[in-house]
Amino acid sequence: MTTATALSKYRNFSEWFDSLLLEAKIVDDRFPVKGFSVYLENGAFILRRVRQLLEKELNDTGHKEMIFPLVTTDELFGKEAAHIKGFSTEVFVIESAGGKPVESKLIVRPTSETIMYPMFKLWIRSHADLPLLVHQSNMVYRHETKATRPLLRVREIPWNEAHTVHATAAEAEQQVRKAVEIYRKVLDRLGLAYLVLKRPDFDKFAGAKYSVAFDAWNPDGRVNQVATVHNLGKNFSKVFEIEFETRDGRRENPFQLCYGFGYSRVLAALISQHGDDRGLVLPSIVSPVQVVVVPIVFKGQEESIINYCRQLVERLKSFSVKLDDREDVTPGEKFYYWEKMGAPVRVEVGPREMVENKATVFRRDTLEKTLVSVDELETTVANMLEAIDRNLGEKSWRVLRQMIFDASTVDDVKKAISERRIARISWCGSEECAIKLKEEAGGELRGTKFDEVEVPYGPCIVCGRPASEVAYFARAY
RNA sequence: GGGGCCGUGGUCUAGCUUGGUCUAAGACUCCAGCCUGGGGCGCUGGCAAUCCUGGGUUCAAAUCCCAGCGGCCCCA
Repeated sequence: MTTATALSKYRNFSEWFDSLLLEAKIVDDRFPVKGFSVYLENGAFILRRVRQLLEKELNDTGHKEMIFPLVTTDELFGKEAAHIKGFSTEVFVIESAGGKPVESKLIVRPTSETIMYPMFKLWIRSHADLPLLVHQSNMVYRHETKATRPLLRVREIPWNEAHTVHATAAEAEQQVRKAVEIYRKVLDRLGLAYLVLKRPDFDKFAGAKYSVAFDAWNPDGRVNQVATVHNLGKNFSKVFEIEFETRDGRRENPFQLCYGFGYSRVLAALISQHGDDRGLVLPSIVSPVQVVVVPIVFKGQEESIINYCRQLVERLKSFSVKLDDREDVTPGEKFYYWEKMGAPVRVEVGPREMVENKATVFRRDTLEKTLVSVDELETTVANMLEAIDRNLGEKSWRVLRQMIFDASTVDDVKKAISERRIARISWCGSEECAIKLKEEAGGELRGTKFDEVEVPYGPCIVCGRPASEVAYFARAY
């Protein structure tokens, strides 16, 4: 049988990823509806931890958590022209109920602008009601026409969407920076590496003025869009007739933002960026088990070893610790098992450690073992968890930097894409060149760095005219 | 959107070209037990498949044909 641990994440990403999902109890994709999958215990656990991290940041920065309905109406959905155009091909529609056609069709949310904004219209009356910051974690539904992939391209999408309303354009602009900072903080805490890119104008969110996106790297060279921030300007407030009274008594449409953070794609990034050929490698903050204690028992002294382990577990109770005292499984098999599950730290204890009052500590990311005395155990583990988290982040950013290839010609880009890398190019900014490049090299123009100014190092690599920007080009999920 | 490949116990695969010997084979997993125990050990026995679904061809279909559903790959 081909197990994830027999596959290489860089050479066989798809197979490695898919088999690990099931073996490490992340998701079971065998549910018979395309694009809908079951989140198993570890997947659900990690999703919840990621969600907690994000929601804390949102709540701490003044966002109010609310719960909005799953459906909207045809009429509301159709209000913003670009928005409906962008989503109409992939919405689920409820057309019957109780065996009869419904009197008016219901649109299942592909995102909640058209559900929230009619309410914003009711809630907002004066400048004193602004800014309004709302968020909710939910599932949204998009009938993907492309091939679905577990976690990465699904039709039922677990995410958090935040929506904000502001009195001035400047304040809205400020909020874009704040949202980027919030997402950055959460992704950094998870040790993930990503590019923050301003999407080209032809690839912005349906109904936005402009869009900023977080593209995380993937071992197969594709980028994984884990989060987006959209500045909507007044596009939606005008059509949803959201108005507020200014201090001097005028009535104006406010400025709006929406931003989303994809939990399942972040989970995918955690698995694929940190994982190795033995299985998951999890940052301590999302790991269901942070420390696993494996007793190495010999016939006749089972009880004393297990008792010794229980003492160690007691010392480690400030962590999420698990004693694997299964009797019919050999220690070696337990080692492989917990490595696959991504437990950051393992404590091995047999007669050798017991007589010396020590314990062997193993760290998942570097596979190193250290022998420590019981007194130092708790501190050692605490330091090790910290070191692992730091190392995962550093490693991940190193990979991303190596993945980026400075391309000076279209052939360079072609080469980069075929080598599963991300190309960095000088670009004139025109859509024609982006399309031409896509046709010739096979990836997509993902955008330009949002948070730093990069100076083109030559003319546009496609048309040869002066370049105004440095853009990133890659295949995408 | 276009093209190609595929669907056999929980998993992976053989069988399909040339229909009958398939009452569907093997490995892994799982269950019962024994043995073992510092990296997946071994042994004995057992459970488990309307051969994706529906229709067609035929004396006879896992095998051939059509449609649907599901999955994978390449191109746009």
